[in-house]
Amino acid sequence: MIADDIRQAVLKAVKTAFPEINLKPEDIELEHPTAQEHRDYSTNIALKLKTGHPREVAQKIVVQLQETTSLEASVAGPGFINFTLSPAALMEAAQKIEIAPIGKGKTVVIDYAAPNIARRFGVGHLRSTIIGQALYNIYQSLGYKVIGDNHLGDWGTQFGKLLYMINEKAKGDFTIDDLEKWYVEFHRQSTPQMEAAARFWFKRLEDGDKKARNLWKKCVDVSMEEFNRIFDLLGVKIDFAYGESFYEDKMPAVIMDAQKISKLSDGARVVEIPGIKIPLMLVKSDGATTYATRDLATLKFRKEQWNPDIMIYEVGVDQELHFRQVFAVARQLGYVKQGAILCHTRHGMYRWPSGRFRTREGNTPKLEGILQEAIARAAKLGSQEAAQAVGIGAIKYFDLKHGVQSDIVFDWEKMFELQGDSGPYLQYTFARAQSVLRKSKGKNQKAKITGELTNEELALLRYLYRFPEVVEAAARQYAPNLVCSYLFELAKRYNNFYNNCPILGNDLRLKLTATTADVLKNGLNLLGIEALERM
RNA sequence: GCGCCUAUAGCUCAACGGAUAGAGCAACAGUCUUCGGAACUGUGGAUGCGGGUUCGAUUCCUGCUAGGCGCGCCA
Repeated sequence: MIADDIRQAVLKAVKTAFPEINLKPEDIELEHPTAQEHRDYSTNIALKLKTGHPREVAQKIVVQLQETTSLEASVAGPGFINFTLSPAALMEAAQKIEIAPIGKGKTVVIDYAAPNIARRFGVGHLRSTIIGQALYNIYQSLGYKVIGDNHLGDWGTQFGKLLYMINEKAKGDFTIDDLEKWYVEFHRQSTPQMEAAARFWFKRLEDGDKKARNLWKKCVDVSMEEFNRIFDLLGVKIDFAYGESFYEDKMPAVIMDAQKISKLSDGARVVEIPGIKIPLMLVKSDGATTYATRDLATLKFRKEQWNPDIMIYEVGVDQELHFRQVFAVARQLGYVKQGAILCHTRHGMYRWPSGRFRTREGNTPKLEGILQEAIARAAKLGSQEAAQAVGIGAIKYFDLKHGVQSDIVFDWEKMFELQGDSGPYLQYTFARAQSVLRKSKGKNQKAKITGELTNEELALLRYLYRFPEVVEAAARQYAPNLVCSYLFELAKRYNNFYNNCPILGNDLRLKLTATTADVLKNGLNLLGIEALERM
């Protein structure tokens, strides 16, 4: 990659000009300056060295560079060294845009979606599902072996309450709405007798009582039906769905492992964690396990099964404390490979302009309705076949373009945005480029630069080759929104080019069109958004 | 009360400690005898308040104010 070459060259130049300074390649920061006139790459190394007047230091380095390389470098501002890439170099880079397989031989496990049985799929789970899938695609493109696991919330004491309510209320079949309603109702009317009965039901479930098991299974089935419908709409397929129930028989071992570091407190078994005031509870005073225990069992299982180098939990910020605790204890228990990374993405929550979503007040919008509405709106604008891809693309892009950690104000209109900084804008740009390419009758493009390039052509060339850098950064920072902003800027540059430069009959411009289309398609696919030939 | 996070333009969001803080929407003014107008160009407008570190701070530290999330027997 160009960046590596420049970095090496700068390193050599510094060593020659200042032999006394010991510099490592990673000390040299390279960035793309924001202002176009500062050109393609820039380094602040002369400002960092503190070995003299920055501009003079920079000047010495530049002289070295000019003597030993063909790089076009100049000193600017307080002491930046700016590099201008020649059109020929840019063209060459644009011909081989490849994502480097930096993840070869490494394994990533991504825990995402994870809806709760007996609860409808809310917008809250949208973030996890969509960001998780994007991270999945991004890591895979970098050569990592990626495993996705949908950690269903299908176990725990809440099932005691549900089974109690089902037993009281259900006449035959029931729906996920019934379950949600009954669960709320239970809490509203809850008496000590009911609590006791619920505990008893959960005990029956854990003991394998047939009736309890059957009812539980029915809850799972009813819920999965809705979840699968939504995953279908979203075009998301997750490799595994080892729900919490899968770890039921694996928890005693965890509690054994934790014997030495845990203690009894008010009848519950807890682990104290240095630096965190609240201990992690493994077993409640009534003997029931907690989801922390299941999360520990999960980490243990994943290590034995896949031995991942990176574990990503695409889970909301509301679980921050929980994961800090679980990660700390898991490392103590040796459930994490030495040197492996545990990442809780802590995505922000959707909320109303006026405040938070409150499930209990029933003011949380239902995801399925949102998806249907998005598709309907897209259909109004274009073809029916494209409507699903466009509508869903709008929703996904809207979610992904936000920084992962930022809260999102739920705005019905913005969510369905089809113009401006939106998924459909990118899809449109791709379809438009495809249309031109079709008209060119596949007459292929030799990428010969003859004469001066127009500003629009240059602007495109200056941007295309950066795609692999962006993908790497997105992976490193767990930030699909970087891919979004890159693609949006690329599409803007292309559309500007399109409006100002007639393409048909010009080989170079056709080549630029084909390359842009390629990058747009790859990028959209990373985001889980379909790139349509026509829309 | 304690812990974590956030505060950027009228609204919704960007910005590895760098150069003149970028977009989208909204508003206003324009472009198009051409390949898809879901397009393009232009104009106005912003770092909550006070200290500190730094050659340089939206970014790091600290105090305040406002909001979000969480705080052992839900997950």
